[in-house]
Amino acid sequence: MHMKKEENFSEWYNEIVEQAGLTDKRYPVKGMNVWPAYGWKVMRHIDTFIREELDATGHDEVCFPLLIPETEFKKEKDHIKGFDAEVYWVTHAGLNELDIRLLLRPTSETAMYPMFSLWIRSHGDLPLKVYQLVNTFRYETKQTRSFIRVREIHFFESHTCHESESDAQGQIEEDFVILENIMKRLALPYLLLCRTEWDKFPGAYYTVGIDTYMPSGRSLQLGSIHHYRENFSRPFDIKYEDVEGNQKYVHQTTFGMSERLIGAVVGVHGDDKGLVLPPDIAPIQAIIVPIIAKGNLEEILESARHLADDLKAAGIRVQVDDSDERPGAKFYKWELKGVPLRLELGGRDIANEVVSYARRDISEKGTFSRKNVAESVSTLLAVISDDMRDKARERMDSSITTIDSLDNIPEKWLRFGWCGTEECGKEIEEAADIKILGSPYDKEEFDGKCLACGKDTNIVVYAARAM
RNA sequence: GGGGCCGUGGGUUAGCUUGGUAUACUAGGGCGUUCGGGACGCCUUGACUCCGGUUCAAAUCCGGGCGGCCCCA
Repeated sequence: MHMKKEENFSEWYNEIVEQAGLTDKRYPVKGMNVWPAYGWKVMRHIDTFIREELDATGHDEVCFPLLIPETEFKKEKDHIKGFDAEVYWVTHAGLNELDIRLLLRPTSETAMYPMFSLWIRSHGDLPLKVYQLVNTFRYETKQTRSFIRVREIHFFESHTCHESESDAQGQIEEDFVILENIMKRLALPYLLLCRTEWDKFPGAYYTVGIDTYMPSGRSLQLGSIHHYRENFSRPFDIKYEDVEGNQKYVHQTTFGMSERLIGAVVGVHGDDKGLVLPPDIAPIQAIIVPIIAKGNLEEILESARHLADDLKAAGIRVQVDDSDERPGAKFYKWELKGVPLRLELGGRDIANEVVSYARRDISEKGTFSRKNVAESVSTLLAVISDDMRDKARERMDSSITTIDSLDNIPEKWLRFGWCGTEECGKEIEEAADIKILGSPYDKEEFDGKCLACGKDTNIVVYAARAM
């Protein structure tokens, strides 16, 4: 590692994601990167947690086609307006030009909803709760960046249909619980902010943004949760017959997140030595480095393998680094790759019946008794996860600065009063070169003045420069 | 959306102004000695972003494409 995170976050980020083996940016299409094995393993752990949480809350996994006909895409007019500029079109098939053009899904509403219309007949079919983990495509015009702004997106999206607005509202509350469980494993702090009218999802009734704090002082949106009301069910004709025999439109919600979660993990937890992975998503949770001295190679390697077996039996993802490098070189390598815990095993350790360890998140070293090492490792991995979460949370909280004037705006997350008009909102965004992320979903008591017009208001919003 | 900078082995780079055999470090492969914080010796593989133009001759000059980076809106 050459770059320092504090000095130049942007270059540090670009270097680390490639050096650590999370991505390979050399693929010859802009914004479409290769997932090498290490990065893909991290993503798959995240996907696994998403599946666990959604399955446990009664969602069914489905998989819809990648291509959407232009005719379906055009049914909801705000939706098209929002995505028109960034869709990829399929205009030809073989040697023929297509009568009806097809597009690569930028998100799957317009792929799923014609089918929902066929699937849903009565209140007995509701709620319908499905999700899929697929790639979506958006032609980003801004500068692309691994995991954070890509053109082929590794995407999770859940879609639900309900009898009433309040049932849909209940789904959104459930989404928050799901989100919290996933974020806990990633040790990521976040805020739930209701997006402004001009920033909500195209076609949504309202949008809750999930934002985290990046060390550069900027905000990163990790996902969003939308309430659609009947905005899509009307154009897509998704109706059900209620108990009285009336035909009614369903109320819908969606919840989506992407590989930006990895971008956030890198940015939030990483340091000048490289990645720091939360234990739950680390492909290797503990790396064993054998310390060989002249003549004892076989003996040391044997104990290292025994140690690995004991840990594996306890469900810990562990690997022995028996490559032909010096121990120091191995230490640097696994620190770069973010392995949460290093275990060293040498002649001294074996003689004392201990295993030496070093934590990745803080520079703490110590020893475990060899006898109940699996238990000690499990416990410590849990402690590391908690400590990482607490540290990240404190950093985000301490960055949030409440301001009451447009003068001397700090490079932080800002909190201030806003009268609620688009006019004032945009004036503030322009004057301060920030983006209003929205007002907290869980209302905060506030009594202040609008930063632009000075009128009394109890609306408080958060704002930052977006990544 | 507007402007600027840059593409040389896998990575980082010298050479480009003034056209003529492409430099170093690192990584990779082999053998040996090593191993509690980036080891060493010997041998070895590997590159001028692409297309077109100018020229006896292009990494170098000109035009365009593709790709990367930065700044402003």
